[in-house]
Order: sequence, then structure tokens, then C-alpha cells
Amino acid sequence: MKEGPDIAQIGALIGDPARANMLAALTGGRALTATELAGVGGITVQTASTHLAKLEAGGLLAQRKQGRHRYFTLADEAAARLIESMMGFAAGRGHLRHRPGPKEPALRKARICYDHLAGDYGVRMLDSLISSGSIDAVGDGLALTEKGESDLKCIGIDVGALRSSRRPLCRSCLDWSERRAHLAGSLGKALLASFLDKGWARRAAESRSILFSPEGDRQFLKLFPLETN
Amino acid sequence: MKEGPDIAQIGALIGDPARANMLAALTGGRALTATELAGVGGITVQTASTHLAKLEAGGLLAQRKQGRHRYFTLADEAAARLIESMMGFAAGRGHLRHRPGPKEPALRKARICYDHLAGDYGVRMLDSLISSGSIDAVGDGLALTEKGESDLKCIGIDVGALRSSRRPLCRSCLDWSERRAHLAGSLGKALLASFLDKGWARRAAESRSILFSPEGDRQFLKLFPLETN
DNA sequence: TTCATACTTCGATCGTAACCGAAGCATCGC
DNA sequence: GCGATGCTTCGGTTACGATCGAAGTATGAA
Repeated sequence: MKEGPDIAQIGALIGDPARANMLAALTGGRALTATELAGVGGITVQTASTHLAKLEAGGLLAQRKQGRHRYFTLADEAAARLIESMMGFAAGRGHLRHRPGPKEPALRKARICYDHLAGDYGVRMLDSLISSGSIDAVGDGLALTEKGESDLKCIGIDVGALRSSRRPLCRSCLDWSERRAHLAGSLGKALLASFLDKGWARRAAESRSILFSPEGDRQFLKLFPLETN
Repeated sequence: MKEGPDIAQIGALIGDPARANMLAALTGGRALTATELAGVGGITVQTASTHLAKLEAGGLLAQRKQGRHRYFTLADEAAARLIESMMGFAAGRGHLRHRPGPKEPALRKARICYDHLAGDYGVRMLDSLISSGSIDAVGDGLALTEKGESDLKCIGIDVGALRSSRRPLCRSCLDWSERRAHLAGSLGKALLASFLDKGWARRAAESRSILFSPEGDRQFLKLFPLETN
């Protein structure tokens, strides 16, 4: 009864709607100020301030002071992963905040999930990488093959550099809209970064959507074809 | 702001101490009655009843009516995984319900985690399987090798039968006491079952400890030697 | 049938925490 | 220096939900 870690504390932390909204917004990967977070939480700045203090004390958020602003992000990848897995679970149980259906088509097509590509395009990318033999889906995990490493080099991704970070290279992340896996980890991050870098796509200003240009769209679909069998 | 799954609901569900205690108890894998769960939650049966109804409605619990008893278990593996990952996160942040330290040595040595072996012995088993080449730790996942499959057959585990279930064969599960991975999935379950079956170990009556007999201990340590380099 | 056990529902109480207005700091631009 | 902006702290209100006693339903035993 009093053995083990206290899941009630973080449960309660995430369990408040205002805090949950803020955390979900930070899943976008972008650092947000206290005032912005108050907006997404639908509360005043005073209230947001106390919420943010609690979330930070609980190890879910990190803050960076910059001038008179205070930028908040998810504390680390573990925190992001926790929020993601809760989203996956909630989506699987039909705990949706809005009436289901393709309410936000852009968001379902492509959006950012902490720092990598999610949505329809995210799922397609992983599927394509697997069917082309660039990534092995082995057991419950993902692993980059030698072919994958050389293929990625061709589109300007230096896998060696990614490997040196302590963060796992490939990780699968369950998508709440597609209910299927997409690619996370440092490779997922690097791929999205390269799309943005190439000008294929850009982040929407207010939402978590990733907007592909017509040309970027064409290139992406060509680079990651669907297995048609 | 109102896009995506509602993590606040399940957060709140887990966020109540009484409910969290019940969920943690059910991590033991054993089905418990409403009255027993009231005990672990430290509340009366009436209160427990309303809590359990909420947890069931939230998709975290399943119940099976048997005579005048009502047995509760975690709804499925997804629910168990969610609780486990929250425990892992909470442990990593020092959210412990008791003063740290080796308070419950038996529990740290070997305990059940939903349906597989955790604790020091669980970690040791996975480490040994990896270093002997029975399991490949590839990417962030685990995969059984051919050598592993034949080795397991020798100790009476039919991998083919396990494969036919929809549940993943190998899954890594983060341990809150060891802060390292151990083996979950249907293989993890089968291994623990075989230890119990062979009489090497038995479940403690009231806690989640797995108690090894002197002989079982000897066999286990011989079967899963530590890499000493 | 009658009694006992396991559990649920109802009704009322009570504590905690979310909330906001107002005031207090800190930082920036001027 | 001054005012404006971003954020925190304080105090008091309010609402929600956890809690339990009491009564109600279902199952089993005698």
C-alpha cells in the first residue's frame, strides 16, 4: 500500500483540464510563455502561474527565463513520452475532447508531435521506410538498417552524428489520430527538421499543423511511396 | 485547445490516491474483489464502489462477476502499460510514497509486474538473455533470436504458441526499483509462469513479491548467469 | 423462509484546490 | 528617472468530488 512510486501525484498533475491543455500544447515542441499557456488553458495568468509552478515542481516542465518572458517546455523526452502515451491511451478509449470525425483535416494530415512528424504523413513515412528496407520493425522496436543509413545520407541526414546523442535513434510513437505508429527518436526529429529546412513544409503559426507546400508535398510523396500490394 | 484526446480525464482518474493505490495493486496481475481493493485504497467499500465504477467507465479496469463477488483486473495490456510507464516516470522523478532505500528487500529482489518478473532478478534475466545472444536489443526494442528460440525450447517454452497471440512476444518494461529494463510481453509472462510451474518460486500471499526457493534460486542463477567482464 | 455476505445507490458533509481581483516584483523601452 | 509589460504572491470565494452512514439490491448458505 505504500510501496513503489507515487503515480497519484503526476496523475493529479495531469488530471486538471487547464494543466492538461497546457501540456498538450507543449507537445508541439515549441517553447511557450506563461501568458500563452494561460490562453490555451483558458484561465488567467495568475492561475496559470500557480499551475506552471506545480508542473515544474512535479518534473513535467522546464522553464527558461529570457528577458521578462518565461518560456516553458516539457522537461525532457521522458515527460514528452509520458504525455504521448497518455494521449494514445485516451484516444484508444474514445476520450476525445471534441466530437470525433475529420474536424481538423490539416492536423490529421501532418502535425508535429513534440519534435517529429505525426499524422497521416508521419505514419506513411514510417510505413514506407519499413517496406523499403530502411528500417526494421523487429520485436516491438525499430532499428535502422545499413541500407537505411546510406539512403538517409543521400538526402542529407548524418546518422553518425545522431548516434552520438544519448537519445535513441529510432523510437515508435503511437498516433492518436491514426492509431498507428510513426517514427520518433532523434531520427524522426532530424527528418522533420530536414523537411522544414528544405522548404518542403513549415509550421503553422498557431496550431500544431505542419503545412506542406505543393512542391514539398510532391517530393515527400515521391520519397516515401506507399507499398501497393 | 480542443483538439486531440482528453488526457485530463484519465489523469484525474489516476490522480486520486485511493484509485492510484488500487491500480498499483492490480499491477500485481491478480484479480481482486471490491472489498480487497477498498482495503488497499484505505477507504470504505461504498467509496471504493464509486471509484471502481469510474475506473471501469474510463476504460482502465475490467470486472468479472463471479457469484456475489466482483473481481477487478486492469482492463488490458494497454492499461497495464500506462500504469507501468507512469510508475517509471514517477520513480525517475523521486515521487516515492515511502522514504527511499532498500525498505522491502524481497520486493526489490523479485516481484511480479502485471504478469512477468521484475526487480533485480527480472533485470538480471534480461541482461543474461541479451549477453548470451538469445535476445537482440535492437533500436529501442527487443527481438528473440533463433538461438534464443531453440534455447527456450530446451527449458520447455513453446515460442510458436506464444507467437500466435496478438500480444507482442518481447517488450521491455522499465523497472521502478532498478531503473533498468526487464522483459515483458508474452515471453516474459511465459518465463515467469514456467518458474512458478517448476516450483522454483511462488507468489507471496499479500504482496507482489516472488519468493524463490533455495533450489529455485540456484537453478535461476545458473540458467541466467551474469556477464562478468 | 431467513439470515449473512458482497456490493451499489442515495444523501449529506466536508476539505481541498482551482479560480480571480488586487497588489507586488522584475525587466524592458524611453 | 518614468510608465508599460510579463509574471508571481496573497487573500478570499466557490465549486467539485471524495468520503461515509444508512438504506437498498443481489447472491449464497442454512
